[in-house]
Amino acid sequence: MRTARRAGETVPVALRERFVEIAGRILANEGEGNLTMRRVAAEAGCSTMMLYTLFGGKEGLVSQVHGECFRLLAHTLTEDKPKVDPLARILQLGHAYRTFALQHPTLYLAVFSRSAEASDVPVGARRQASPSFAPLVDAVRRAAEAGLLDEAIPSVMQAELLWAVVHGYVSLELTGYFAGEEALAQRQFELLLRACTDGFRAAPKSPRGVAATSKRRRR
Amino acid sequence: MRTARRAGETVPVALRERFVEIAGRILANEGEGNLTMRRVAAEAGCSTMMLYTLFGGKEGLVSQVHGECFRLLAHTLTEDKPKVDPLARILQLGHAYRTFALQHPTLYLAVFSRSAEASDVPVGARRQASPSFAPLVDAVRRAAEAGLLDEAIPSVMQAELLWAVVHGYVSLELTGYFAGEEALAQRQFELLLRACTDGFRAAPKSPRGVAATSKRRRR
DNA sequence: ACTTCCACGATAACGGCGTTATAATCACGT
DNA sequence: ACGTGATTATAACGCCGTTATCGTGGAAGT
Repeated sequence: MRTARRAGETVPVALRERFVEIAGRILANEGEGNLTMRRVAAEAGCSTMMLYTLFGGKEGLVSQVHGECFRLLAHTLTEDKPKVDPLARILQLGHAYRTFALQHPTLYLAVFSRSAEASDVPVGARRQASPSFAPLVDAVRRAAEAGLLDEAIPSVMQAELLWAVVHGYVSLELTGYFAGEEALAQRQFELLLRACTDGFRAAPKSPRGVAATSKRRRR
Repeated sequence: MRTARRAGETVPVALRERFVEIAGRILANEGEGNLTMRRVAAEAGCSTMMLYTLFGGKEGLVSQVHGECFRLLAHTLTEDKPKVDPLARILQLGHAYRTFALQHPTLYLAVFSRSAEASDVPVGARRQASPSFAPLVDAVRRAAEAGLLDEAIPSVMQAELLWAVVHGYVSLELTGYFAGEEALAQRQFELLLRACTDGFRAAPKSPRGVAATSKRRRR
C-alpha cells in the first residue's frame, strides 16, 4: 500500500466516500447478505482495520450507506420541476418515488426495512426534517389551501399517510407480489394514488363512532 | 439421546413442530439475528444434524416459520365474527391486521420483508389462494355489489390495494416512525382506512387526463 | 437367536463472518 | 539521527451455516 497521505485530512474523507460507495454498490447489486467488511476492505485495497477506525463497525458503515440512499432519494424527488397543480405534483412525487424504488430495489428494501432506531437520525425529527419528505408536505399543504384536500387534517399527517400508502405498494411490488405484470402494477399504482387523494378530499373530521359506518352516505 | 421412535413416523412430525415452534419463538422475541441453527438444536435437545435432515438448511426452517405465521394471521383474521355491513367488515379486517402486526412486530417484519421468491408458495397463486387474503376479497366484493365501492375495479385488485395500504402503514409504525405516539398512530390508521374506502367509492374509470384534477368536486 | 448390515444421528471439522488483540512500520519532533 | 507514538497490516478469537466422518442401534436374513 502506497497511499501515504499528505495533508493528513483530505485523504481519509476520500477514503470514507470510497468505502461508502463500494458498500452501497454491493448492497444494491447483491443484497445485504453479500456485504461483508472483509470484502469492502479488499475491494478498496485496504485492510479491514481501516473500516473499524473509520466507522466503528459494520453498523456504522451500513448506516452511512443508508444516509447516502436517503440523499439520493431526496435528490431524485426534487430534480423534477414541480407542477403548479398541487394534486398533479403529488402524483408526480408518487411516481418519482416508485421509479426510484424500482431502479434500486435491493437498496430500497434494505434501507426501509431496517428498524428506525438503527439509524442515527432521531425518530421524531425525521418526519419534518427529511429533505426527501419536505416536497410532499409542501404539495399537500398547497393542495389543502386550494381546497383540493381536507384542510382539517394536518398537512404533515396527510403527507405521512400518503407516504405510507406509496411505501406499502412499492414494498409489495419489490418483494415480487406483482411479478411479471409490470403494466398492471403501473396502472394499479396510478389507481391507488388517485383513490387516496380522492379519499382525502372530504375525509371525516373526527373518528368518533368507529363502528358507525352507515352515517350519511350520500349518493 | 433416548427418544427411540416407536411408530417410525409420528415422532418426527412432532419434532418438526417442536423445531418450528422454537424457531418461531426466537424469531418473534429476539429477531432474525439471534436465530441460529445451533441454538434451535440445543434448545430442542437434539444435534444440529437433525435440523438439516428435516429442513435441508436454515432457509427451509425459516420458511416453515413463515408458513406458520401466515396461518396464524389467517386464523386471527377469521376469528372475529364478520360484520354484515361490508364497509364495516373491511375496517374490522384492517384493525385486526394491524393488531396482529403490533402483537408480533419482529415476526411480522421478518416475514413480510422477505422477498416473495424466497417462499415456497408460487407468487401468482398467493393472492387469491391465501386464506389470510380471502376474507378481504370477500368483503370488498360484497361492498362493490352493494354499491359501496367501485364495481368497475376488480375486487381482487381493490383488496390488494387496501392490503398494500395497511401493510405500508403498519410497516412504518413497526419500524418506529410513530414511536411513542400510540394514540395518534391509532387515529391516523383509522383515518387512512376511511380515506381509502372513500376514495374507492367513485374512482375514475380510466387514468386519462392525469393532470385534470378539478373535475367535479361535490361539496 | 445370532449375525450382518446399513441408515441415522452425534461429533467434529471447514470455511467465512464480525470483531479484536498484537505486532510491524512509518512520519515526525527533538 | 534517533527514539516515539500513532497507524496499519497480520493474526487470532468466537461464532455462524454447513458438511464429512464415524460409532451405534434396530431391522433383516439364516
